[in-house]
Amino acid sequence: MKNSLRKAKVILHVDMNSFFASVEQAYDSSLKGLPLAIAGNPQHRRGILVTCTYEARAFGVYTTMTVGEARRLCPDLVIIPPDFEKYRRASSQVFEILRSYTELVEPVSIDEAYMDITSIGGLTNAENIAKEIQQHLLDTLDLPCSIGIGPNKFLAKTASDMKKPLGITILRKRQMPEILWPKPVIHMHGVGKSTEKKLAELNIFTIGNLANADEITVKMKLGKNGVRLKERANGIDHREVDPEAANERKSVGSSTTLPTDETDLSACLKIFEWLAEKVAFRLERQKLAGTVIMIQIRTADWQNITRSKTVLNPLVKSEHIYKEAKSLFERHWDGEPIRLLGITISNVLPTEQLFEQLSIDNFEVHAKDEKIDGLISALNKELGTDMIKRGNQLD
DNA sequence: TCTGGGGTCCTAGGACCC
DNA sequence: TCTGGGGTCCTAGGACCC
Repeated sequence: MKNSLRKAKVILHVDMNSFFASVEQAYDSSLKGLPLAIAGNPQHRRGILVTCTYEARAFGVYTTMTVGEARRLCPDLVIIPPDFEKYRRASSQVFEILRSYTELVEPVSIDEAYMDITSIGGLTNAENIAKEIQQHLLDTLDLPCSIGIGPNKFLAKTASDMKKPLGITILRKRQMPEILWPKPVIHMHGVGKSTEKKLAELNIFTIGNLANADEITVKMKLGKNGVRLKERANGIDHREVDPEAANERKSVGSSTTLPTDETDLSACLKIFEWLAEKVAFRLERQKLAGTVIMIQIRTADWQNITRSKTVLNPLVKSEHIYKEAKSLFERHWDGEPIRLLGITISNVLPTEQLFEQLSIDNFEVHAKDEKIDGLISALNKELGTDMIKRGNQLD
């Protein structure tokens, strides 16, 4: 009852087409029309394609394919290493244009955003607005996108996937049975290989099967995710477009696949030193600090092991991050050959906010580590006060 | 097809407190 | 000595997405 009273929303999902490759083509028009792929470390034996143009896809090339395989299928494939700085700049220009239509823009990734345009016009007018946005991005940034239109995020997102590149698609709730229900359940966003398998055990193979499945059964098999997926299959999705969502970053991490599988401790520690610097650099740039450190070890046989620790004082500096990573690694590595190493800092907060909390609480820092003294004086300097002092050693 | 690197959210058990 | 229930935090792992 409440739902039928609620005014129908109009949500857009804007999805940039092969974004990284398109940005490169916008910068260098000689790349236009070519089979082009972006691949990290093309010389690296373990390189994969991050994205590729539709010209490349015509050869059977696709994203996540190895560089070697792609070259075999398409000998003329042009491969460029990624330039994330460039893509981030292009991305903020895209979002800026989207925000010129409404403040209700929620970036979901570097090349995707939801927009709530309910206040600008109804579902029929939405198509014109979408066309205008698409043309605007093409004219000013030379970047193509597909736009999905629907009464909620799920339908808008599903719609934007239906026509690429440069598509505009409306998906109404009442079209679910006809358009989505016949499709295999793996086509749904939120359903991967593992969920597909579990659903198959319940004799659920199509989105329609899921939409009409018994809720209790699905919940027992998949938990609340199952309930949510069933709702989505029925075209129900109450998530709001939240412009702030992207500002609330939860973690910052860095990982790397090693050129060859590694069994040497000091070589691994060198990698951790480098990762710690990378993470510290990015934390600093984003003015964040966090109290949970996690290391990831991927063994040669593709086993993923994570070990984490919660620390008292928020981590920002590379020496501190390295020290914690090192001790976690030394404590937990059993000598298995290693394929990948990573460090992630989570539970992060803006450093500004940390200072506020500290000054409000007249905070006493409890610590056993002498290095903390330096951090404390740095904080006091920042605050221009003497408020933060060392507490007693763990009372 | 031998598989990158950046994330988010969820689950589940154990510790600890009331 | 055995009996509870609820809440929160920590840790590890899994699934999924771009």
